[in-house]
Amino acid sequence: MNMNIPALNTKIGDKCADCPIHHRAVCAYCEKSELMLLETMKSYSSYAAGDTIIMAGDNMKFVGSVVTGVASLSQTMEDGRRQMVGLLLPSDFVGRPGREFASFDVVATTPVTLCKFERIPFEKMLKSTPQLRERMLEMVLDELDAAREWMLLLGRKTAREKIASLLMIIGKRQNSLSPFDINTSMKFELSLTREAMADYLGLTLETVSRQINALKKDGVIELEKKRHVIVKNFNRLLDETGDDGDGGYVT
Amino acid sequence: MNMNIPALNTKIGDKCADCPIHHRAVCAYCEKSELMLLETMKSYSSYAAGDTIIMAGDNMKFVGSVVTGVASLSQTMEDGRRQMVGLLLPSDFVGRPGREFASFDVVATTPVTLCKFERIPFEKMLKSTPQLRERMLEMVLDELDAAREWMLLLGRKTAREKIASLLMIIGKRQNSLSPFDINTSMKFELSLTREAMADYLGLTLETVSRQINALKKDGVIELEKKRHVIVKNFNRLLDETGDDGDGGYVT
DNA sequence: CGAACGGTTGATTTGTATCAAGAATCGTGG
DNA sequence: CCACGATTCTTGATACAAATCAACCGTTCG
Repeated sequence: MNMNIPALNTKIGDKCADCPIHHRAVCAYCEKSELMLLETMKSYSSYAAGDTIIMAGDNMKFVGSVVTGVASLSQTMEDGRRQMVGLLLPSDFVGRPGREFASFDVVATTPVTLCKFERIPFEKMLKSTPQLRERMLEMVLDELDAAREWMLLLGRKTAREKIASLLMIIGKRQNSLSPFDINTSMKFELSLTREAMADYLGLTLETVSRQINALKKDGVIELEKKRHVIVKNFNRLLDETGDDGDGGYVT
Repeated sequence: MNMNIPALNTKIGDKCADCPIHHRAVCAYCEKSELMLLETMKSYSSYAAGDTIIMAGDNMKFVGSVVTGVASLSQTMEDGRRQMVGLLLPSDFVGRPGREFASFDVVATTPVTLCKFERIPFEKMLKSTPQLRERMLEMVLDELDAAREWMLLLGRKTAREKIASLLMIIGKRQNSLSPFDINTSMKFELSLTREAMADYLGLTLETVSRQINALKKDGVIELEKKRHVIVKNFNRLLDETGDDGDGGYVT
C-alpha cells in the first residue's frame, strides 16, 4: 500500500555509544574500534506506520536494527492469506546476512527508526569479527526458540489462549519483566491493530475482537481506548495462555 | 514412554572424513585438524524408534548431529496437546549451544544414529573455530526460515494444503531436488505415523488420514503400503500446497 | 491366539470463519 | 471547530472445516 518514504536521516546521535539499544542489538559485544567500523557503514532511516520497509523478493542492500517502533515480518499467499512470522521490537535485527533476496515482507506497524548497515560490508565484518558473529548467533538462536513457541501457539492453542499469549508476550517485553516477577500488575500499549493481531495469531480480526472483549468481560484484562491494556492479575492472564509458566519468551 | 537404550556405540567408521553427512553437518567447513579435535569429543549412539533422546528440561550433556534416521523436536502442553516444531533428518543439528537445559523433546521417529559431542568442549571449540561457527550460523538461519514457512502453514493453510506441503517437503528432501527439477516424478518413504504427521501439522490423526486418502482418490498421489508415496506429477502436488513454487525448503 | 498398534471411515459437534451491518475513532480540510 | 470520509472495531447470524466420539479393520508380535 505505502511506498518507502524518502527516509529522512534522523539523528539519534550518530555515535553508537549513545544508542539506546546498544546493549541488546547485534552490536552489543562490539568494542570501540569495531563500533567505529560499524559507524562507517551505517545510516538511520525513519518509516511511517504502514510503510513497507522491505518486500519479499527485494534485493537486500542493507540489514539493520530496529531502534524505535514496532515492525512486523510477514508472509502472504497468492490469494491474500497473510501470516506474521515475527514481531520486530527495538533492538531486533532486520534482514538475513548471506541472503541476497528478502524472503519476507517487513512492514512498519508504528513509526519506525532503523539503524541500517550496508549488507556487503556488514557481511564482511561479520566474517572477521567474532564478537559480532557471536551476538548474531545468540540472537538467531533466540529467534528460533521464539518461532518454535509460536508454532505451538499456531498449531494447538485456542483463540482465547492465542490472545492471552500475545498479550503476555507484548506485556512482558514492554515491561521488561523476568519470568519471576509474576505477581506484578502491568499496563501496556498494544501497538497492533486487531487485523495485525489476527495475522500474528492465525485468526480473523472478528475473532480477535470477540476474544479480547471476552477476556475483558471475564475480568482478565481491562481496556482503555481499545489499545491500552491493564492487567491487574498477572497470574490470571498466565493461566489463560495454556502455558505452564516457566515457558519461553522473556528476553 | 521409552527410555534411552544404553546406546550401543556403533561404529559408522570413527573417522569424520568417512562420515556420510560430513559435507552437510555442522562440521562441513572444518579442516582436518579441526575434525581431529572434534573426534576427541565425539561418540556415536543409536536409538530405537520411539525412544526419547532428550526430554524438555534435561540438563544437556551433549549436542550432536543426526547421522541416520529421523527424529522429531516437539513441545507438549500440560493437557497433552502436542506440536512438533522440527523434523530432524540426517545432517541436522541437535541441541542448542549456550543452553544448559533442553527446551524441547527430541524423540526418535525411526531408528536413529546420533553423532554426539560433549557440550562444554563443543561450545569452547565453537568460540575458537570460525569455520564451525560460520556453519552453525548458516544452519540456524536456515532452520529459522523453515520455522517461519511452517508458521504460515500452521496459521493459514487448510488441512489439505498442510498435507500436500508436508509430502512436498519430505519428498524434496529425500530426493534432494532443487526447486527447479519440477517436472520429475518422485517416490519416497513417509517415515512418520499419521499421528506424528498430525502433531507436525497441527491436525488430528483422523483428519490426516482423511486428507491423505482424499489426495489419493483425486489422483494427486499414489500409495503403496500406507507409508510409501509415489508422486507422478510433481506440479500437481505443488499446486495443492498453496505455495507459489519458488518457496522455501530446498536444502 | 489375543493384545496392541496403526490406520480407516462414519456420525455428530463445535470453534472459528464468513458475511453483514453498524458504531466508534481518527485525521483532514474547509 | 465541526463535518466528512476513512479506518478500526464491535456485534450478530449463519456456514463450514476440522475436531471429537465411536466403531471397526488389518498387521504385527509376544
